[in-house]
Amino acid sequence: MVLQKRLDYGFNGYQVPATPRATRSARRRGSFRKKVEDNQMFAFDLLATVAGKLLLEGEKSPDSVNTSNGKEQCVIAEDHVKNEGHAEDKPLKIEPCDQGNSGGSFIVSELSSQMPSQKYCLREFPCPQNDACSALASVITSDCSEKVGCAEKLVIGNGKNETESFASKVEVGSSGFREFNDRKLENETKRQIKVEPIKTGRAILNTGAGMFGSEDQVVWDGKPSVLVSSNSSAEVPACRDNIPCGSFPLCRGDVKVVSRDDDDNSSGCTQPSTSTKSFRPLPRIGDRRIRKLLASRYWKVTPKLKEDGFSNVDGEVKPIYRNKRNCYKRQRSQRNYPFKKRKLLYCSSVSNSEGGNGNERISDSPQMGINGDASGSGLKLHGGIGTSASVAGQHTSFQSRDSHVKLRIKSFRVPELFIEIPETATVGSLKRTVMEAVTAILGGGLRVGVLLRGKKVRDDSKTLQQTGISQDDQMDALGFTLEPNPSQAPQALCPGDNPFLLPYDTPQPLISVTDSKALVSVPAMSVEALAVVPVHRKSKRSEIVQRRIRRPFSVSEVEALVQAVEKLGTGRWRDVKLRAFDNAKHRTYVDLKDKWKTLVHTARISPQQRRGEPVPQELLDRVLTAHAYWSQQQAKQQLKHQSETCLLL
DNA sequence: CTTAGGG
DNA sequence: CCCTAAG
Repeated sequence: MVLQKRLDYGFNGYQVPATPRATRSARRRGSFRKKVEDNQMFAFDLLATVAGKLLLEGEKSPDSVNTSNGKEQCVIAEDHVKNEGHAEDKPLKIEPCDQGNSGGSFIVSELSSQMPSQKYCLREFPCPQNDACSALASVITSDCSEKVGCAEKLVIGNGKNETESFASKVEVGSSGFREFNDRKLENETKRQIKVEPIKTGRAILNTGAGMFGSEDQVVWDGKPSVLVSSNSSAEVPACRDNIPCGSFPLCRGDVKVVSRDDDDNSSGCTQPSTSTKSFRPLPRIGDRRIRKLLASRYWKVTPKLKEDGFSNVDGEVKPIYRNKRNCYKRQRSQRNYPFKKRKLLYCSSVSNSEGGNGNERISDSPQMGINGDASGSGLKLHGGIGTSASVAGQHTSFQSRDSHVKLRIKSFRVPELFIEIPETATVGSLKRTVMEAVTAILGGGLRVGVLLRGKKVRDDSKTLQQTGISQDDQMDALGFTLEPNPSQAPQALCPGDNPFLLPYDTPQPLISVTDSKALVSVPAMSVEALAVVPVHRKSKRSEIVQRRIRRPFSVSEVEALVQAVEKLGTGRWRDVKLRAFDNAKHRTYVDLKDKWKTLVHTARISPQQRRGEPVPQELLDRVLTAHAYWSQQQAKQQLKHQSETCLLL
């Protein structure tokens, strides 16, 4: 059941078993049905739906810090075995934890050709499947501002060890995953006060507003770094729960891949043993990424706004920085990443293997309708696609309801993972790192592709009906793929000179689990094909970045901005940032500048034309006033400059 | 990295 | 918000 691919750096890849989930909350699907019930279900919707589901899954964190019941849990097994040299040819896999009969654990284990795989059972995931909110709340332990926290942690397994563990169904999530707003997340986020940063050597406790975290020191023995990469892909469990989509804010944002010895110990910061290591900057591609990650991992939530003016505009988390400069640098680097990747990614999509074999097969599943009621798990596409009843005849007892297409995605393969970790890192941290990498990539950097008879269905506007996806003879040929999201291409994605580079678009074959319930056999090619993936791919797509989520400025933020600009002027955004938004790490000076720009614009248009949360007229007036004033100042300055220049000449 | 602007 | 050109 584990696919072991040959990786450039030794790891063979990760396979994540399907994760059956309870379907209790299915009845509250709410918004999820909205999209799929449209008779004109577009292929696009299907894609989005699937993607949305994946993202939703990504919000449940295995190593969440706070659980709904208030208990802290550490998810990934702790084993401080060091120097095991696992960077060499040791496949990693993620699988359901055998002992996990309580539903919620899985194992990350290392495989060695010689040694029996060592398995480490992860402790139960603290996220009750039926408690979306609490699950979410417990997830966000870092970088709330970017809302990546959740995204970077995905519950990969929820393994109730049932026979159908690997044949889970897909309950498609809302296609409009972008709609899951941050509002909720935001709220939840603010309650997270768990992640305590550790400074090299000593723990720093944060308490309440005004307290800052330490620098983003990582806790590894910072010796040589080992770049680990799963060149090809990992399989992701099929999504399958019925959690109401609406209750899951979507986590978007940059993907972060980082490993930290103690960050899984909810109380880790107070553990000296884990805080004695220091982080050494990593050289390679993942470097910035990791730094970014690190930086973001230690945001601390401050319950209330700071008193001193603007420095805590949004009362958000603040890391301890050795100095502001550094802080800023990190921020910058974060921002830089995305666009670079995008550029690259652009090239990557040039060639797509059209002839790919449906790696990811979908099939109607006998179990689909098992639950009988509307809450039954399984993907339900209420799309008026007539023929589902007999879809894939080979499959039995398919219960079709009018014209709905029922699909079951057995699993997905995650494209590729890059992990960079010091040699001296512990196995435990390696595991966590892998876990985070997996969750991160699932959290946002992927898009879903649809294959029909091995061919990509590119036209998102076509309906399932039009594309023939709904026809039973086609069901068999339907497949899904996870591909790097074009809008967030990884760095150096485009070698540009390698005609043989496999397109990331290339469908990644589904890993066939030997589950008896597998309705569709997986093409045997997958493993081999993956192994052939050109090495170039490897170093090129470790990080997938997501466009930052939109975060409207609150009135208080606007006020802070206005006040700062009134004082500093319109040309010193960095200072403005430092002055008024130093603690709002998600607000870059560019953001502030942009906001000011829009504020000025807003102030000039009629109130009727304004959108979003209304900004008090008083503030807008101040905006205009300040803008006028500083514009004038600027003009004066220029004149002055010019005259001086003239004088010199 | 910052600014300044266009997109 | 993103992306860039400039400085």
